[in-house]
Amino acid sequence: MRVSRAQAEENRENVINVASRLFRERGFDGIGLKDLMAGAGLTQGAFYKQFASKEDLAAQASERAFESAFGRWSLAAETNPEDPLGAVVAFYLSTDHREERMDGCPIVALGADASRQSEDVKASFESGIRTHLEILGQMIGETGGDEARDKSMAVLSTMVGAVLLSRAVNDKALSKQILDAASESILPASTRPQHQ
Amino acid sequence: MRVSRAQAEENRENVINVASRLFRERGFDGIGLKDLMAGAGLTQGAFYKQFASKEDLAAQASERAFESAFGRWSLAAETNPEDPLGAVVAFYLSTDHREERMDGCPIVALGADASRQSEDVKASFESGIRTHLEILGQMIGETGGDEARDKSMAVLSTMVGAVLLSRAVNDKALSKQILDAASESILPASTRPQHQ
DNA sequence: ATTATCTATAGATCTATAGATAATGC
DNA sequence: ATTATCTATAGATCTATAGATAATGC
Repeated sequence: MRVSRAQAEENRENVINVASRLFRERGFDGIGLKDLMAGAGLTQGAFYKQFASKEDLAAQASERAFESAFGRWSLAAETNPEDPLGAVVAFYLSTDHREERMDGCPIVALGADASRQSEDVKASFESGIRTHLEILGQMIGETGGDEARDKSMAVLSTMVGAVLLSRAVNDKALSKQILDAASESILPASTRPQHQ
Repeated sequence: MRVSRAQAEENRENVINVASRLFRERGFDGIGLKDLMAGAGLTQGAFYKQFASKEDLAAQASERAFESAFGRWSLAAETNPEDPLGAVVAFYLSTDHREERMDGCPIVALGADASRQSEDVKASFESGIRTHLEILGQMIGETGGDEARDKSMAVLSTMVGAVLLSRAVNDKALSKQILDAASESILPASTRPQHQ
């Protein structure tokens, strides 16, 4: 039954990866330890050798979700090196991103849940949000000072809010209008190719 | 044990009011029927004479939460009839609103939860969001056409996202910066008295 | 000898239902 | 007679722990 130390570490990483996806899909309270462990091919009994509590996993899975999000932002930015901000915003405010809750932005999926969790979980979110703001700040450039930082905060707020709203309505047309209106407000159409 | 029809209706309304607050505070999955009914001074057994399921209550409680939110927007708008948008945004992006999850905006508190619930719950959210957009559209005015609607969507996105972000971090200074940056982006300082 | 994972279980909680009770409404 | 609420309970699930097992690592 026992596995090698390397295998155990791999299992642990796998649990965190699975949890980062399933938590986003169902919420922290929407999935139990049994199903989380099963998702990694293990049983519930193995959980507490690897994590102190469900909250502990929630904090680590949140961190992992942010790492995954940064990777996707980088990929999106690379698709248009001349306008990385435009590329990231176009990806983030797409219907594709709206649909893929499991691999989508952790702030939208779990931000409200995180605000109800321990300081540890919020620390993961704070760190992830700060990094988001830094990445946006670099893309926005401008004077590079407080102004760029303020603008990053406003842009991230608009992005997160738009996807949250777009997921909370049944009407797909309304949902898309919200995404497009947010996109338009961040990147006025004159500066980039018209889509839709 | 039986109460009058009028009393039963009052009890029912009370359960919806309590649920609209407790769901916002703890999330749809964060509180059980026993505690919800206890909050209204009843026992769990009375629940299913009044509601078809927990989801049914979630849909009705969401509707009620939106009604309450509109009332607060009206109150805020009345504090400054010359600049109702400014008054509503100042209230919405205040640290007071950030702290009062239980009576705060249902989109921030439950939007992500709603996206995982039944069509009924999302219908409540869609209706509430549409009304929010109409109220904002009237305050923004402008041409009154598509432009005002697009702007309303962008403004609501920014408001919702900023409060969500402000609640997900531990650092109060960062939290306030986000609220202020969003406020600044919606209402450039030149047009209204400087706060802070 | 140590330990990662397993099965099993404790004890609490969850949603939903059943049947009893007591007051209303006809 | 009807019915709003109560107590009680079914059956499932939740987090967390205990002890067994079997393979690793010394």
